[in-house]
This record gives sequence, structure tokens and C-alpha cells, in this order.
Amino acid sequence: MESRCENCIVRQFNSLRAMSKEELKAVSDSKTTKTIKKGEPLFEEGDKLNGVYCVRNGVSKLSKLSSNGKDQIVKLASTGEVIGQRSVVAQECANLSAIAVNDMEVCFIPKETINHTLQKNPNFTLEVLRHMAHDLKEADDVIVNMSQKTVKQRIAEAFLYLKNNFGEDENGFLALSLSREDISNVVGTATESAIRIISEFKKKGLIHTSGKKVGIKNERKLVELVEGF
Amino acid sequence: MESRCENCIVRQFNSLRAMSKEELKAVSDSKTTKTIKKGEPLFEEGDKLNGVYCVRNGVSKLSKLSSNGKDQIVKLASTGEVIGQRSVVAQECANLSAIAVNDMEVCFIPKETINHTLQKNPNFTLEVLRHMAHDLKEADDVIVNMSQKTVKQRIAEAFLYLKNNFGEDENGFLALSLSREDISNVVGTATESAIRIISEFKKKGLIHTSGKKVGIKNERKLVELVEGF
DNA sequence: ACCAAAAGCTGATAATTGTCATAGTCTCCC
DNA sequence: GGGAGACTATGACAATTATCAGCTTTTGGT
Repeated sequence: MESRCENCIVRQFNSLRAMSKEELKAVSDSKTTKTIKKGEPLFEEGDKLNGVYCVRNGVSKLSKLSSNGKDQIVKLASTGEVIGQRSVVAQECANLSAIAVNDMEVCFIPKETINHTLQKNPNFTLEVLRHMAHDLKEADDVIVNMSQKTVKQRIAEAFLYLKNNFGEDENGFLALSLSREDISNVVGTATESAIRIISEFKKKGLIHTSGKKVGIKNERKLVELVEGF
Repeated sequence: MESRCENCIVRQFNSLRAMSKEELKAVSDSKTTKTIKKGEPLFEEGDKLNGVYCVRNGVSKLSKLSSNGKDQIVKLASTGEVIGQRSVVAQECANLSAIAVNDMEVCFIPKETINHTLQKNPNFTLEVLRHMAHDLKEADDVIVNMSQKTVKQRIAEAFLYLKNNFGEDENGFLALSLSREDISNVVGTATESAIRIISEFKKKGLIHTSGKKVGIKNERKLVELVEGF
């Protein structure tokens, strides 16, 4: 389980691929590997972050508590993604909480190592910038979806997203199975509303379920629903 | 009206302040100044951008068309802000349309000049990165507001935002006066709903209006409303 | 100053979504 | 394997928001 960043495949998917051999060595020497159990936090909103977390395994939900007492899940981060980068770059406290949806294995990289490379290696900085530009585009798109689509459309979209990003298991169920409550926190609705719509999708043959597990049955119709028939 | 970037005050508010004398000179030599009339676009979503726009005067709305045919305004950009940076950095087509809310005066800076500096000057890249980190935080906060707050709360928040960011005129009206339709596109609701709630605010003495102009009368109560009483 | 077009306003009604209450079902731990 | 607690499900109802229609006011151009 313990390994060197230089040999880590996960690196290929994030901005660390723009680091030089020497810089990677420094990261490898300063990093620590942590195991986070399902439901435990990597950090909570408001925390001062002393570094970033590179996800080797598992999925984390990034969420924020609204003044109405409900959590809104803003993003799901999985293998290869770096969590906490925004806060470290902006030198701010965490704007979101990061909680493990699964058992996770992450590498913690101290912010000094990151900041040092940011100042020395323009390619790395540019790579981080490109990733953040991508995240910003996604966030803008989420804003549009949240405000302009119905709950039904947003739930359909969430299922398609889960299939495309995390795949299916051998029985045709979504590989990442979220609780109904997490689903409602992703699409920004009441848990009961989400459950009702999921039941409706099941009745209409768009999906099949087994306990909390959900599988996509009629992808075409789900896509049509998202687009507005 | 024509001037050198080296002497431009606007620069202090954006990432161009991290440029060296020589780099600024290059920007100054390659830039062109444009006047955009109210209602006209700087660019539309899907356009290939050949550079960024630095706002000297006026305000632009950045919006995206949803599949239901409605525009969602994602951000308002005014004096000092650089528009189009995300697309140029990510080397993608514009994700949003930029339309002048006011008569505007902007400087167009070709992307070659920006990209060259991004690769040569890590301080500039880092500065752009910090700005984008800030934008991303704001976008995440908007997601939470959109999904967890009522239309009433979002409209109250929009008025407070307009006061804090654009100030008031001599008569106590918001200096930036948006049409009711623009307001509804900011908060993501139907124009009639926005109008209805604005009328209600007026009846309750939270705001005063005159034509399309709106002024804040009871800021404390508006804040309470946003927080949920 | 006038006229057309755009923007603002209001009511009636329908659709969507949230809330509260209650009951069934699953899961995990002892 | 049994039971506590969490999760899922459904009904009834209330609140919020959208839609459609018609009307008034404001605005901008000639």
C-alpha cells in the first residue's frame, strides 16, 4: 500500500503530472497516506487546511451546509482527483466539507510542498489552473441546471452522471450507490421528493432497484427526460 | 480615452497587476479598445474566443441558455474584471454569453499575449489561479443558494448583492438597475414571480421603487429574510 | 410630442415541491 | 437470529412557484 508518487498511476489524472522528477520526490517524501472510513470527514467547512488530499481509492462528497439546515452536495471527487486545492491556492479556510461516501485511501500532501512548486514551476501552476478552469465550468453548468431544471430532470441527470462517471456492477446496478438522502442533497430537494420520483421512475421502467441500489434500465428515455422530452 | 495599460488604474483589481513592465508593454501594444452598447454581446456561448476582455467601464452579464429556453445569469462582471479568462486558459469555446447591461468600454487582449505570459511568469499564472479559485468559491456558494433557498430569499440576496457591489445613486436607488427579467434570470425564476415578490417587498416597506429602479429601505429585514428569520 | 414596442403589473389557475405523519424494510451489531 | 436504529416508502395536505391571459405604464426613436 505504501508507494512512491513517481510510480503512482493516479498521478496521471491530476495536475501532479506536470511535476518534475525532483518535485515528485519532494512530494513523495512529505506525503502521508491515510485511510478514511465511510461516513468520516477528510475535513469540514471552515477548517484550516494544511495540505491537499489526493484520492487513491474511494469517493468523497464535497458539501456545504445551508442556513436552512440542509447539506448541498456540490461535487463528488474520486480516484485521481485532488481535494482541497482551491482552499490551499486561495489561502482560505475550507468552503466545503469533504466526507467519505466509501472507504477511502488518500495521500495527504502538505501545503508547503504544493506552494513551493506553484512558485517555481509554471507548468504545474498552469496545469492546476486548467483543472480549476474545468471545475469552474462544471460549477457554472450546475448553477444553470439547479435553477432551470425540474427535480425530476435533475434526478434523471444524476443517475446518468453516476453511470458515466462510476460505471455499473456485474448486475447492472450503479457502481456508486448513494443513499436516497445523498441523492436528494445532490439535486437539492427534500428526501421524500427524491424517493417519490425514484419510485415513479421505477414504475415507468426507466430504472430498476433493489434496496438502496439503483440500475439504469432505459437510458434513452432518461436522456429525453433531461432534455425536456 | 486611449491609454497605456501601464497607467491604467483598473489593472490594480485584476491579475494583470502581477505582470512585469515589459509584459504590460506587450499587452498595451497588442490590445484594442472597444465600445459595447447596452444589450450588445461581447461574445456568445459557443464562440471561439481570441482573447480576453478587461472591463474599463460598465457591467456585463454572463449567462447561459438552458434547454427550457431560459437564460440563467451566472455572474455580473464590472470594472476591473477580466472576462473570457476561463475559456482562454482552458482552450475551450465560451461556456457563457457575455452581454452588456450598460454601455461598456473594454480592452480586448489577444490570447497569444496572455498565453505567453502564463508560460513565462509564474507570478502572473498564480495570480490568475487565485482569481479563478475565488470565482469557483463564489460559484459553489451560488449552487447552494440556488438549491436551498426560496425565490424570496434569493431576490432579497440579489438586492443586497447589488447594493454591496455597485452601490446606490444620490436618490438611494441601486446604482445598477437591472430589468425585472434580468433579476429573474439572476435568481432563476419566472419573470412574473420576480415581479410579484418585488411588489410584496415594496408593500412590506423593505424596498422602494420608481419605474424599474429599486432602492433598499430596510436592509436589516432583508438580511433577516435571507438568513431565514 | 407621439406612437409603437417593450417592460411592468395583477389575477386566476395549475403544476411542482415541501412538510408532517406513519408504516414497512433493511442492516448491522451483539 | 433478534432487535434497535437507520433508511426507504407512501399518503395527505400545505406552500411555493409557474403559466397564461389581459392590462397598464414606461421607454426610445423619429
